[in-house]
Amino acid sequence: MNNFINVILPIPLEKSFTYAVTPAEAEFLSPGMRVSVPFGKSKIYTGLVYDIHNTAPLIYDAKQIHQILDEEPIVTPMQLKHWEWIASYYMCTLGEVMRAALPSAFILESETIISKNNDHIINDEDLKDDEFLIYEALHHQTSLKIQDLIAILDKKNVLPVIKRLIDKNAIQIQEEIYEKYKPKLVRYVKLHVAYSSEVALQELLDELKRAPKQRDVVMAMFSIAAQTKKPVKVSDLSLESGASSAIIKALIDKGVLEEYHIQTDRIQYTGQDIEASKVLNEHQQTALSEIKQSFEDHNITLLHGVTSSGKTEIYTKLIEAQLKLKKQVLYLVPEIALTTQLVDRLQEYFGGKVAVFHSKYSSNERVEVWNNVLHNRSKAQVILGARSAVLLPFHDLGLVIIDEEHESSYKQFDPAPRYHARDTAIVLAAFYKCKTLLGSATPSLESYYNAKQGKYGLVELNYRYNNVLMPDIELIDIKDKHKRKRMNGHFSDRLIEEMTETLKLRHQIILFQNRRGFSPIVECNTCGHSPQCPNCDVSLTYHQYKNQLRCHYCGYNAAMHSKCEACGSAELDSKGLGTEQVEEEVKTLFPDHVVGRMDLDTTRGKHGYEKIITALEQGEIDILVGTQMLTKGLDFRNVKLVGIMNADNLLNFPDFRAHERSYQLMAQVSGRAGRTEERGKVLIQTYNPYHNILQQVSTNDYKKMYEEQLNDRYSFKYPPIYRMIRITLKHKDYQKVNIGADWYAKSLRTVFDRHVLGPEFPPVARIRNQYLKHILVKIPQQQSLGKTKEAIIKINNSFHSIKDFRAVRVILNVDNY
DNA sequence: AGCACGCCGACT
DNA sequence: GTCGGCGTGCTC
Repeated sequence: MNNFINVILPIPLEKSFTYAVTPAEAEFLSPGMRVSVPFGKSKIYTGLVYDIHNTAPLIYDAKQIHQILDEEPIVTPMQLKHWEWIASYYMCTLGEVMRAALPSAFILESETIISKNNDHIINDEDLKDDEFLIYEALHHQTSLKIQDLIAILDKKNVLPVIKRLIDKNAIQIQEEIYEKYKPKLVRYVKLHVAYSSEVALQELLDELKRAPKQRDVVMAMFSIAAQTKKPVKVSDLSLESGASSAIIKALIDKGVLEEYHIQTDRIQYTGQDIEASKVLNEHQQTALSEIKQSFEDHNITLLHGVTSSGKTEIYTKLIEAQLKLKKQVLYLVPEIALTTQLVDRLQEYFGGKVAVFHSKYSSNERVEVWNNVLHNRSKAQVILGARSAVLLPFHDLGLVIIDEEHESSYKQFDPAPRYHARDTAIVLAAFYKCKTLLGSATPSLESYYNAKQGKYGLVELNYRYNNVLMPDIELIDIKDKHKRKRMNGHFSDRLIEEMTETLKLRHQIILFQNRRGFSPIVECNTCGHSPQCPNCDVSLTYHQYKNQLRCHYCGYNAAMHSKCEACGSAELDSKGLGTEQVEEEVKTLFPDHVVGRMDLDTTRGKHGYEKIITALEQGEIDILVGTQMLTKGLDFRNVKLVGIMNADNLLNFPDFRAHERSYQLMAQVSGRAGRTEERGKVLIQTYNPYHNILQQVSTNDYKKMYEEQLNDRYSFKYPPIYRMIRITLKHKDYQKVNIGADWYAKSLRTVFDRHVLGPEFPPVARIRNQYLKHILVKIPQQQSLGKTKEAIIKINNSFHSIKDFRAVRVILNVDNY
């Protein structure tokens, strides 16, 4: 009988690929193992075994696999089931899910290796210049990579040259794959067995009398071994004895010391003893028992706890209970909340049992976390991670916690799978028959709605830790302040007053402005021209610190012009407000205080955030200016005043969730004020202080906001009442996108009629020279999601079978909110 | 998605 | 004349 396997390849293709295997291979393989397979003309890809069977494909000959890469599955059957759900719910391929789930070090690709063909003697005269250069290079080096050829010839397309050389029998090529994951090895040494007896050892020490340094090393080794009673690391030995690596090497060469390696993890917990978790206050205690009660008849419970109410402590108690049952816990937080603050806090309670997983980890580090979770090792019992942590190979999951449940960063937007980590985690929990706890001070409308409908349990926690009062929120009418000339730049007299007062009392201030750069628009006073991005349909933002104009969509940048490009006038004006400008104005207003800025521009790099956060914690910064990064669950003890520079640009955002988002953002930023005994103060500057959302923020009335917004969602048929799928068409040709979108929308309307919105250009209709157009499909509650998706897929297939539209890229985004 | 094959404009 | 641009089609 012939044996075949179906594999998932990390490419966006719907089909599954069948390869032939030997009976022995079929016996050895099981789903979830990796194999390398030839794909296309010459490439070798990494595929994941999906199933093993005996059905030969009908219309083609299956290729043989190249080799088996794993001894045991690295993906669990439960994960494959979860992947299938993701692929089907979010309308993408299993390959795309695989690409997102596996750390890149698991996905090997082949590299073309060029070597000389020694069976043939080639006359140099027979070769052209470029061919000769390569042939010549192969005399010095046995093999070359494509990258080397590009360097030698100094041009990009080297394939024709390779082809000609192969035709002349001068070279041969080979595809090689290599393991990307490199285990970290630590070098250890021990005394050679020959010196284990007292006598032999004494002889050795006598022998080394004339080599005092080496003798010192041997002595140091004994002292370390005696102290730690553990194997001796080379690095420790070198440190203890003060000997250079050359001296140690000499001893190894002599055979006195024996070296060996032990594989270790890159991320090590080196903390001290575990602390007992904190005793909960009465409110937290009540909430905890309510959560437990709610889990009795709800799989999912929403904890609505005001900012600074001590939700983390409650989570800690729940985690503790699961660890006692020897179950894993997944603890999801938004990417930016994953600071050392939270990690340290969890490690205080759970020590080495906490594994952290997020996008700033290197690929090698991720492989280690993956393996630790897969093998249910003790160091991966609590998995604290951002979005992609839901895709880890859990073993025996007992609880899922999703903190800051409302955060939009849980939704993946750009490459598929466009999954929402909260919803994906809820499904994962259902697979493991375990409970999910959602936590937020400002729940998303959809979660609160689900709770109100009885689908989720709901627990409220309305008291701040230590009974600190909710901050006092004051709205400042800057239209009125402008009229009465009470503004100093973008600062009202009230804000300056409060800032002065706060600084006098040596407290800290946070200023929030949701735009980075200096000013988002530069405009000529004479002709009205403003510089635009050449690749995108947006105005360029002025960044003062580099005197640059930059596009926030494609990264394009140019030097700031001193004169208007269009009319030559030197009167350029900047409009709009960015963090840089706020920072500059603060510096002029308060020259004696240290001002910090926290936005994308200042937090680049692995430890970007941490530096700024630490500086604020240690009181090195008095006033911190920043974008929404400031909102994410950071606990700043000494911040007493929060200023929101301009609430209107949040509220006027063209999106159906703009109001919900504004409420969440402002409530979260406000929550940063006054987290210890004293009551904090929040000042919100706005042109429209009577806006409902601002009123609700200032009175802390989440429920009123919820009811009002939900009403709007009813009237305008938006989530959570209706579901949505957004279809985006993308192409560099404006006409193609237009005609394609019209065709697409028309086809959709034949099925969904008035529930199709658009096509419509987004606010930024061109990004990186690609035109975009959106079509929105709204799905009423009683309409089947599955059937809707089937219909869309059908239309999508017809769309792509039209020649003119084939080049138009279509992006399907399920639950694009 | 890559990557090869295949047909038209600007340079050694 | 070639080099290299990207349109089109296929991958077990």
